[in-house]
Amino acid sequence: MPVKKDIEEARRRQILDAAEKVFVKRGIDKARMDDIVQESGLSKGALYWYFKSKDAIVSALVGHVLISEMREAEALVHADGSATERLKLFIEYAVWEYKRFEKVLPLAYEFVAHAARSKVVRETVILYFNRYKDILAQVIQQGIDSGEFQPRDPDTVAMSIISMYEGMAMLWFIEPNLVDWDRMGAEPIDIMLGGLSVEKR
Amino acid sequence: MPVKKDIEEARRRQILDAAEKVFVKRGIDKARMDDIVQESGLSKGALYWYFKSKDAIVSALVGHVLISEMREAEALVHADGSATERLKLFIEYAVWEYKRFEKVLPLAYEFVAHAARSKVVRETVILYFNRYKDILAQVIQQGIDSGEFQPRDPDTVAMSIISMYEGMAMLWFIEPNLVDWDRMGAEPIDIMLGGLSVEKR
Amino acid sequence: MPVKKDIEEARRRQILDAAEKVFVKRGIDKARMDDIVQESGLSKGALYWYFKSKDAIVSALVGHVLISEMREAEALVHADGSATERLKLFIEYAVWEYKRFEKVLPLAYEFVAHAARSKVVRETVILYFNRYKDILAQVIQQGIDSGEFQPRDPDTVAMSIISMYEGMAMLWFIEPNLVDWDRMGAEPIDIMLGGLSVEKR
Amino acid sequence: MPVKKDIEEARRRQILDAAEKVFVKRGIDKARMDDIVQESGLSKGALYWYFKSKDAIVSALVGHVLISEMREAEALVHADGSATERLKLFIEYAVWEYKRFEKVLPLAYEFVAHAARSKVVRETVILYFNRYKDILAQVIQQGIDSGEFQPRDPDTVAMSIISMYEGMAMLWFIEPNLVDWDRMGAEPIDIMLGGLSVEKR
DNA sequence: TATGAATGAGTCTTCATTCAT
DNA sequence: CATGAATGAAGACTCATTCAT
Repeated sequence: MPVKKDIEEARRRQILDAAEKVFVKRGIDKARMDDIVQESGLSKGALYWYFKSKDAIVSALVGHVLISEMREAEALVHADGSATERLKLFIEYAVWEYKRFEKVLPLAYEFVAHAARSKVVRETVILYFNRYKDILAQVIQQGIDSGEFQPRDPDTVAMSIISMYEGMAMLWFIEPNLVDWDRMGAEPIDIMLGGLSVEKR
Repeated sequence: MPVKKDIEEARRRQILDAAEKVFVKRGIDKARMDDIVQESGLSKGALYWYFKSKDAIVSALVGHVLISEMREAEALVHADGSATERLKLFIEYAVWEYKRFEKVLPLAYEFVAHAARSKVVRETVILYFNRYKDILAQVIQQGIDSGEFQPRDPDTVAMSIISMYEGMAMLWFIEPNLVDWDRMGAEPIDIMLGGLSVEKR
Repeated sequence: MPVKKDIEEARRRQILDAAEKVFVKRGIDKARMDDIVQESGLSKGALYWYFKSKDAIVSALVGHVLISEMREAEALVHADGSATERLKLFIEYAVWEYKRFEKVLPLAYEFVAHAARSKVVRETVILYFNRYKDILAQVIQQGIDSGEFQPRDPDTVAMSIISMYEGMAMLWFIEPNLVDWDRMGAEPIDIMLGGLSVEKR
Repeated sequence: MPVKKDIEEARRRQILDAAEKVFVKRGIDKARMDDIVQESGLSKGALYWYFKSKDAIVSALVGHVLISEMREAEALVHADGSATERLKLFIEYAVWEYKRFEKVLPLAYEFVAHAARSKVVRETVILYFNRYKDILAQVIQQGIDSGEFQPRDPDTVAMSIISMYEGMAMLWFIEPNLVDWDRMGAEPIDIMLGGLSVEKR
C-alpha cells in the first residue's frame, strides 16, 4: 500500500514547506506552531501526528533546505575543462544558487545559531559543509595534479573559497548593498585563482 | 557629579556583561530576563530602569560586542610597512580577535539572524562591517597606489577578504575541526595577496 | 452540529458569569485574570481561547448585563392602559430591576467610567440608553397624542425620567440610606406625571 | 513660621492638581505615581513625603473636587425670590457648574465606583450629597411653607431633583449627544415644579 | 487518522513603595 | 526636606503540547 506512504510523505512536505515559510517570516523561535498550522492548512493534531515536536520540524527542515541541491553541484566535479574553468563554473552556479535561496537565507543563519545548541542540527550542517568542501577539494586536487595550480593543501584552499562565498552570502543577507553579486561573483575567485596559478598573470 | 554618571555606566556594563553570558549560554530568544537578573546580581526593576526592554539590551549588546575592538584595528591603517605586510598583520590580528571572541561567536550569528528583523540591530551590524571594509579598502588602495597591487576595486577586494574570514569564523563556530586557524590564518590571505600582487610569485 | 455551538456558548456564559462575580467583588481594574480563572473553574488558556483579552471580557459583559432585561421592558410599550398608568408600571418594573441588580451596580458605574476610555464599551452603553429612551419616548408620545399629556418633546421628557432614576440608582449605590425606594419609587414619578398632565391635580 | 505651612500647603495642592489631571486622563487605576511625579514637577520622594500612598492622594482629591464649590451653592438658599425662582436659579447654576466640571466628570464616576470599596472615599461622597440635598430641601420646605408647593416630603423631592441632574450629568458624560443642556437644563425642572405647584398651570 | 478545545507553566513587563544619599 | 535609583511582587498574555471525541 504505497498510497499510504505517499500521503504520509505529502503531509510531511506540506508541513515542512509551511514551516519554512513561517520560520523565514518570523524566525524559528518566534514562530508558533499555530502559524504552521495555519500556513499548512492542516490541524494542530496533524502536525503532532507527523512530527513529535517543533524541534523535530526544525531538524527535518535543516536537511530539507541545505541538502536539496547538492547533487547538481556534485556533477560539476566530473565535467570537462580545466580546474580553473570548472571552479569558475562552480562559483557561478553557487552564486546563482545563493540568489535562488535569497528567501531562505535568514533561516540558514538561524540554523547556524541553532547548531550551537542542537547536536542533530549541528551534524546536518557539518555534513553539508563537508560535502561542499569535498567537491571543491577534488577539483583543486585535479588542478594541482595537472600542474595548473601550486601544490597547496586542497582542503585549506577549498575551505577558503567556501568561506569566502559563505561569508559573502552572510554579508549580503545582512545588507544587500554590501555585496554586488555581479562583481563579487567573478572578481574574488579570479584573484584567488590568480594567486593559486603557477603561471604569471 | 561624575560619580552618578559612573555608577550609571557601571550598571549598564554590569547588565550587558550578564546579558552576554546568558545569551551565549541559552541563545537570545531562550534567554529570560530573570536569567540576566540573576547573572547580574541586580533586580528586575533595575534592568528595566536602565534598559527599556529585552530588545534594547540586545541592541546595546550588538554595539558593545561588535564595535569594542575596532579602534585597535584602525591603528593598523597608519602603521609602517608595505600594504602586503600590513594586511597580513591585520589578518593576524583579526584571527587572534576571533579566537578571543570564541565564547561570543554564537551570539554573533544570532545577531545576524536578528538583523533580519530588527532595524536597530541591522544598522549597527552594517555600520560595523562598513568600518571594517573601509579600513581594509584604505590599505589596499595604498597598495595599488604604491604599485604593489594590481589595480582592482578596493571595496570589492576588501569585501572578499572580510567575507573569507567572516565565513571562516562561521564555519569554525559550527565545527571547530573544519577550520585549522594556524593554517587558515595565513594561507588564504597568502593566496589572495599572491593573486593581487603584480609580481610573479 | 449544534452541540459544539452549545458548548461554545456555555463556556462563554461560564466565563462571563465568573467575570461578573469577580468584577463586582474586586472592581474591574483590580480583578485578575487568575481570579476569573479560579471562579470559572476553567483554565487560563480557555479564557484566552474564548476572549482575546481582559478588555474583551469587560466589553462582552457590558452587553450581557445591560441588555439582558431590555426585552421585558419593551413589552410595556404595547400594554393596555393610559400612558400615565403604563409609565408608573414601567418605573415600578425598573425599580424592581434595580433592586435585583443591586449586586451588579458597582459594575455599572465602573462601566460608566470605562466608557470614557473604551470605544466599544461606550457604544454598548449608549445603545442601551438609547433603547431605554426610545421605549419611554414612545409611551410619552402616546400620552401626548391621547391628550393626556402636555405637548412636550418626548425625548427630553424621556431623558428626564431616565436621568432621575439612573441618578437615584447611583446615589443609592453610594449610600443606600440616601434612597428609600418605597418612597422614591413612586413619588418622583408622581410629581413628574403631575407636571406633565393637562388636568388640574 | 507660617511660611513652612504655606510651602507644605502649596506642595499638597501642586500634587493634587497634578493627580487630578492624570486621573482624568488615564483613570485612577491606570494612573501611575510616576505620571503624577512628572505632571507635578516634583520628585517621587516628595509625593510620598506629603501623601502616605496613592490611595491617600485619591481620598484627598475626592474632597478637593466635590466640595470645592459648595459654598456658592449654599448662598442661594438665602437669596430673594419665590422658591420656584430660586430652584430654577439653583439648577441654572448647577448646570453651569456641570459644564465647568466637564473635564473632571470621568473622575466623579470613578469616585463613585471607588466608593464601593473605600470607606474614606464613600464617606466624603456621601457628605457631599447630603449637603447638596439639605440645600435643596430647605428651599423646598420654604416653598411648602409659603403655600407655593404641595406638601411633600422635602428630602424626597430634593433627592428627586438631585437624582435627575446627577443622572443627566452621567448620561451626558457617557455620550454628550444624549443630553442637550439648553433644553435639559430648563424643561425637566419646569415639569417637576409644575407637578409640585398647587396652582393650575 | 484527524480535529481543535483545553491546559498551565513560563515570560515579559509594570509600578507602588522604600531608602541611602 | 528632597532625590531618584532600586526593589520585587504581581499581572496580562503566550504557546508548545495533550487528549477526548
